[in-house]
Amino acid sequence: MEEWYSKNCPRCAQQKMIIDSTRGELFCQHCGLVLEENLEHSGPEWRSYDDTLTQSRVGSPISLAMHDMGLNTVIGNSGKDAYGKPIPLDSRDKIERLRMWDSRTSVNPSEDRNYRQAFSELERLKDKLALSHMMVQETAYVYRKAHLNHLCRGRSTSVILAASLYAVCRKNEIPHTLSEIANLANIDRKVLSRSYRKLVQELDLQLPVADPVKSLVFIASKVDVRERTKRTALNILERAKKIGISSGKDPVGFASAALYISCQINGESKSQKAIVLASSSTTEMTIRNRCKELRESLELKL
DNA sequence: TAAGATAAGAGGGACAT
DNA sequence: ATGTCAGTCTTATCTTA
Repeated sequence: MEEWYSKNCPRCAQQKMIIDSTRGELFCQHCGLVLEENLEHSGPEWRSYDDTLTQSRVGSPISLAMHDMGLNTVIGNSGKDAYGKPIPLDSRDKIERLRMWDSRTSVNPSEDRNYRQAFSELERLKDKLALSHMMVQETAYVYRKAHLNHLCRGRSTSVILAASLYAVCRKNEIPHTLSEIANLANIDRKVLSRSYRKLVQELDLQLPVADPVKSLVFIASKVDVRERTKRTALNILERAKKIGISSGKDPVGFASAALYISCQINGESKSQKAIVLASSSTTEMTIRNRCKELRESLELKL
């Protein structure tokens, strides 16, 4: 998921720039500077692992995000046979009929119509959330799994798809929130949340615990603060983690509070509201509560 | 106008029944 | 399976600097 990038970091001059293709970011592993965001994948999207066929690009890649995984065959209508000779007239209408029936029957109506709908929705979300190819594939995989486990019964396609997407985000530690995805998919947050839990339960998904540091990086990149402020906030989170006051609470809230305090310490005037907006999920109230806890337990001034 | 305080309500997890 | 409980988050409203 991460590749070395032979370039020195413009800030710390260390050769530690890394492309994180899941998140689409180019960043420095040493100092955390993010150089570019929403990168397009620069390498080939798929590879041949067969030695004899290296570099060959035969056919399109198999994609889980296509209703038939991109494995369809089509009876052409060129009117020529395999040797390029014209097909005699009396065979032509026979082939015409074959073609019609082939295209009608090659999709299993109920299942594939469902996949079609789900994956066109996925394409839409991909654009809105700037998802990488990897993420789309994984989401499609989870969705198929959910479908095979009969989790779609009684739930709408877009809900299951959004739940799959959220699960994949969690798995890759990309801090998109439940509400964010619910908004983009035009779904009620409650419904999405329920379906998501069901999905995790039924499919036995192993998901890492959400890390406030990831959220912090995400929020900080939207709020536009100095590097120094980011680092102070990181430091606050580290210390909070050590004391162990972060369990059972919203990690986004913690990250927001750390950033807010850090802004005050470093003399940057960012309102709670601005940070709430950037985080796109917490509220001012939660920030205040976390701030209070952080200040008390870490004995921070201000 | 931003920040703090208070109160009410909702959703979800843990636990017992 | 269902109900209760403590703790958390959210929303609304009011006060303060």
